[in-house]
Amino acid sequence: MSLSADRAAQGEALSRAVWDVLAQQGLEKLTVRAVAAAAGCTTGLVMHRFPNRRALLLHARQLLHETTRERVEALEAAAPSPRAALRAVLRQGMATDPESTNWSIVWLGFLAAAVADDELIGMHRRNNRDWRQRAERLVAAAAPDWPADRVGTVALGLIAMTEGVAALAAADPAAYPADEQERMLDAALAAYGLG
Amino acid sequence: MSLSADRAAQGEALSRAVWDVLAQQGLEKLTVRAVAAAAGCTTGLVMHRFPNRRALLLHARQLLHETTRERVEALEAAAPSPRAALRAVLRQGMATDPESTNWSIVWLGFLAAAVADDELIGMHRRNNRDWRQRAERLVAAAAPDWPADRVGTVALGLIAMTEGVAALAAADPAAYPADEQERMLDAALAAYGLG
DNA sequence: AAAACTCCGTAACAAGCGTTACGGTAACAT
DNA sequence: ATGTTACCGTAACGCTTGTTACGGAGTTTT
Repeated sequence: MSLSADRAAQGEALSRAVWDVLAQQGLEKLTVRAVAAAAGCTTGLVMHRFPNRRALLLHARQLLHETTRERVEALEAAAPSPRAALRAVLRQGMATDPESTNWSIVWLGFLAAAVADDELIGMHRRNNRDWRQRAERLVAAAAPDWPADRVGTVALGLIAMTEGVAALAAADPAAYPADEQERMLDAALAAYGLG
Repeated sequence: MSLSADRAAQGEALSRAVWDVLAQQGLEKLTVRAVAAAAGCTTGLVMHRFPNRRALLLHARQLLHETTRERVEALEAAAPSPRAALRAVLRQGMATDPESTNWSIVWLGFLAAAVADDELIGMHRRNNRDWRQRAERLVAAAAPDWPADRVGTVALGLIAMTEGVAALAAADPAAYPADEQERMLDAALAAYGLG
């Protein structure tokens, strides 16, 4: 069992190396050798842990989803009110510091890689539909008297906005500082009547 | 002169081939040979037209910017009112049909490629700052009595939202049909007081 | 203690990449 | 008609890629 636990830990370390390469060198340089170098091992270990490069990418993609989901659920559980939960969850989806900016770049890299990979795009769609449902649930809790279509429309506007500003800020952090993103979010919540 | 015109036309055709490959095969398969095949020529022509692969990508990226700018300016000029202009310009940035969905995928591909390329990311930033300024100008015209910070915050929310929904819809067109995107846009404009 | 087994680094392989060099063809000039 | 030049397809080069095969070191089993 310590064997399989170590195996799983190595898989996680390699997935983190995938994220690092994706964030710092981009999708085009995301090679098995670059991942091995970032993980501090050789390509031999990588290929003994995963049957091929695609399996490594799929694992890293799945782990990215699970990691963000845990973080989001912790934020949601710790929030004092439905509206605070909504704001906290939306806020973490933006790129407001170097770490979350890295997450956005990695997310964009996987999205670009998914264009040519059916399995990757399938994972992306499943994860994103979960994400959207969560947003709708949070909006519904924050505005209990809204009809369903209003909830859906506003939730879509909010997740699109945060996803979009994360992409914008990831590509140009200097032009989109954290406080501007937060003002944008608060202004939108206030405009929708969720402030 | 017909010589240089033909040369420019070939450059455009090759850039369009770059867009096609990027939209249909993704960034990882964006090779010189794939572009040549999509353009119906050989790699020899490509390399005689551009000094190297990067120059081809940079040209395609620049042409993408100019093309969208012309389309946006035509929409803006044809709009009957500032608010109609704002809505029309924002609307074209979403992915509401196969063509605009393709544009979004191509845009995402270039963004992912820019992570590792200083010149590409420089172009992206310049173009995106132009885009943001246009949005601020349109918002200011649609709400003449707003203070500057309100204009900036709302314009940021709007471009982030359209950019984000374009990415979401590009990756999962079935989940984000055109009418949902339009309702989202109209609800946001109404919430901001720009309906 | 020897044998068997697991694990992983090393080195090689074929395939595909960007790029270069060559050669022929067509248009123009003389 | 002949020489010249521009153009581009063909074929090759060196390099990097994903993947495979081998071999040795450490651990467990008998």
